[in-house]
Amino acid sequence: MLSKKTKYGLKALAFLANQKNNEPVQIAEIAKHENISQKFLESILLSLRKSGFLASKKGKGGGYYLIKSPSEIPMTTVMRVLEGPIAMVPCVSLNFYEKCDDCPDENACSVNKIMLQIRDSALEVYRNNTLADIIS
Amino acid sequence: MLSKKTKYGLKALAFLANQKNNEPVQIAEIAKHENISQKFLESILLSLRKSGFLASKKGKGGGYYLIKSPSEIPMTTVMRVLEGPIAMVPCVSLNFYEKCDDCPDENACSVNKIMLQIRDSALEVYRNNTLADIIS
DNA sequence: GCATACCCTACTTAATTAGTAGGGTAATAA
DNA sequence: TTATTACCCTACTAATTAAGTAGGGTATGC
Repeated sequence: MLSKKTKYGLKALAFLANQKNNEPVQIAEIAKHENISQKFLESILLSLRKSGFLASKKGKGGGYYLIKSPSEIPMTTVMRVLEGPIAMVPCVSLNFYEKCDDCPDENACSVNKIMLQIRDSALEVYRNNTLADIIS
Repeated sequence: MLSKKTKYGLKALAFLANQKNNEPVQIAEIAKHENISQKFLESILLSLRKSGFLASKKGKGGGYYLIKSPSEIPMTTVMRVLEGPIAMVPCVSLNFYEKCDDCPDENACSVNKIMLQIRDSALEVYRNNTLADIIS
């Protein structure tokens, strides 16, 4: 299951991408428009800012805004930041690889075999999509 | 993340598929060979039996065995039984569809748009694989 | 200098996962 | 028939994660 964090993060990014002239939008406005708990969204936006997708402006008239063009924001990166590994098991993860402690031989492992295909198919989708591709 | 339940279930199915003459295998033997907690595996095998993949034989010389040929066991079905929905959000699920309560219009939803692609790509992989394809 | 709006830490609640414990019951071989 | 094997079932629990709350701190700009 996709976490709410990822879901809300994607919606917020899409909402920001749809702004005219990329003007700062207040957390409260995004939260209201997308039906998200404001405080929860706050923490999500914070982590997106730290990951370099967006920046914030304090004080009156402030808010969050994208610092890249939507077409330069690949879904692969967004998903890794919000959701974590794309692979469903650590032993097939490219960026978060870990050996299974219960599995003596990855090459003989049936779970490994199918999950490798699943990872590749998901990666292909994410690589073919940027933020620009998923906004309405 | 793939749950341990699914991981162990897949491993057990693969182990059974590798048996000569499809002879019954005791829970204890599978558990030992695949490094799984025996009691936990017991509950997993039970649910696989109820789903019609395998049957059991009681008494001495008993155990679990497949009741279909591995090539007739599609990964799509196995995954749905063990892991549940293949889709990452209910609003793009074929078998477990549910409307998002926070989302007024699915067609305009960016999360829906990308997750639909992810579901389709995963489905294609699962549909192209049976248990026979993932055993070593 | 004050209101605005982001920033940050810590805590809490609920749900799910992964397992444990312990006994019950059916089938088989001797 | 009887002992043994091995599956069957319910209930409980510990650990983890997700999702959200609370409450104040701090920088900015008018």
